[in-house]
Amino acid sequence: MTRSEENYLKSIFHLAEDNTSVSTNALAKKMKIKASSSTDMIKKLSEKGHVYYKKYKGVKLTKKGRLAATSIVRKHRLWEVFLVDKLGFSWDEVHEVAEQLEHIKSSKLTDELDSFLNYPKADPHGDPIPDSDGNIIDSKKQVLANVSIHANCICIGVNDSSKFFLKYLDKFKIKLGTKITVLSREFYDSSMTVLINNKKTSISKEVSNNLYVEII
Amino acid sequence: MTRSEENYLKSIFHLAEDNTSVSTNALAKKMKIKASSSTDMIKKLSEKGHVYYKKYKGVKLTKKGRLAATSIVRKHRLWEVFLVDKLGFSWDEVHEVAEQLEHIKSSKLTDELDSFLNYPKADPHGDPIPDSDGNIIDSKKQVLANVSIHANCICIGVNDSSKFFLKYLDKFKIKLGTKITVLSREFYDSSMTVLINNKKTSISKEVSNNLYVEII
DNA sequence: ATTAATATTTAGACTAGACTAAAAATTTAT
DNA sequence: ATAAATTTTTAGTCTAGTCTAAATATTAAT
Repeated sequence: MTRSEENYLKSIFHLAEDNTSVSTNALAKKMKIKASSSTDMIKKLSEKGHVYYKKYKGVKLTKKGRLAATSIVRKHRLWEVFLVDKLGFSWDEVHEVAEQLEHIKSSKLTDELDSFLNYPKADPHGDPIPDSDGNIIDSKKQVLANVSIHANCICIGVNDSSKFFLKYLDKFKIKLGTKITVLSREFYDSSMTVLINNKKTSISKEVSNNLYVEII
Repeated sequence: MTRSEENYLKSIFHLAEDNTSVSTNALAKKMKIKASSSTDMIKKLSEKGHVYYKKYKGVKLTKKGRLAATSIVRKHRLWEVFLVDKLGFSWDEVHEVAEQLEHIKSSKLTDELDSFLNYPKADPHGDPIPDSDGNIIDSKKQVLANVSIHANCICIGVNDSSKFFLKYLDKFKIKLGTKITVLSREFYDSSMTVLINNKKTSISKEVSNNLYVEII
């Protein structure tokens, strides 16, 4: 698959994650090319079995095409996490670089990166990271420990409802609906520095593993 | 610069690191293309000021071309270190992936990666990593602390010649000429596990920073 | 110093992926 | 229900980077 083909599949996917039909024109607009160019490529992708295509009726991803698309998205979002968590990029600097990195072909690389990053569930913008089978679990609800640096989230539940844990939360004024901004994470002990009620607080692994949040 | 142009510059560089003249044919052979193709591209690179070219007389990198080439090589080798040290690739698996990663365009990425990897001096094969100005210090001699995982090296000197340090070396039967294989490195305290005289030994940061070795 | 062998360049062709302009189909508006 | 507006497709062109085949230079061998 060429880089261009990959970009088409990715764009089709983003225009219709629900797998509805995408028009030639919408695709061209999204990709900033002319409609005639997208018609050409759509034909090619159709012949290769990546999309269903009926003249004048728009285009849809096949199973094969969707898997290819989610693979690109998976790589894009994993690299974004890498750039932010490991290299200190800010969330607004990562897109352009991730657009390049998403085309690197090596499933070993992708899987090892996933593991190295500790299987993140979402990228720094809160968008869910597809698994290697193309499944996307936008669970919304996730454990604070898995949230990427710089993400804003809201406390929506706990995993441990023991008296001890809830007392701890009380003491730090964390309750349902409390906004939490993740500032940084320590490699050594997986503790995090977070912003709660405009105060910097350090949170241990034990705590962040038991706090459910939703990214906003 | 296109990916293809980058590959030409890289190949010219590898064929003549000493910046002697490279023939059209040698270049074509190295890149597994036809000589006519390399002639074409050489002309293009010449017009862009990346190479000096005289018909029938071969090609040489200009200052600009050499900087472009070393930048690719720098990225290639940094990514190799990343793959081996951080993602657990073995040294023979990295080349193909690094061939792709070397074309990612972002100087911030390259420099942050360099920092993240702790400014390695050589890639997992022992080849030196150019700095961002294109300087290549193949010092051969380097501190054990900077050696990549899986590298084989030979002790060639010390940085600290205090009685205490030399006694330590004695105790662990490390002397000039002793072969050392780096097995792993701990993130936490920068200690290393190495193979010395076929025995696994743990070596602290203090020690590895004061031991000069040569990669073999 | 000619000729033979080899290396290099030129000329012309092909493909991928873009484009423009025009034709055809579909959708919208009266 | 027909005309007008819009969308989509087709046909033909362009560039980058490759190729083959033929022409030209250079180098090596007698």
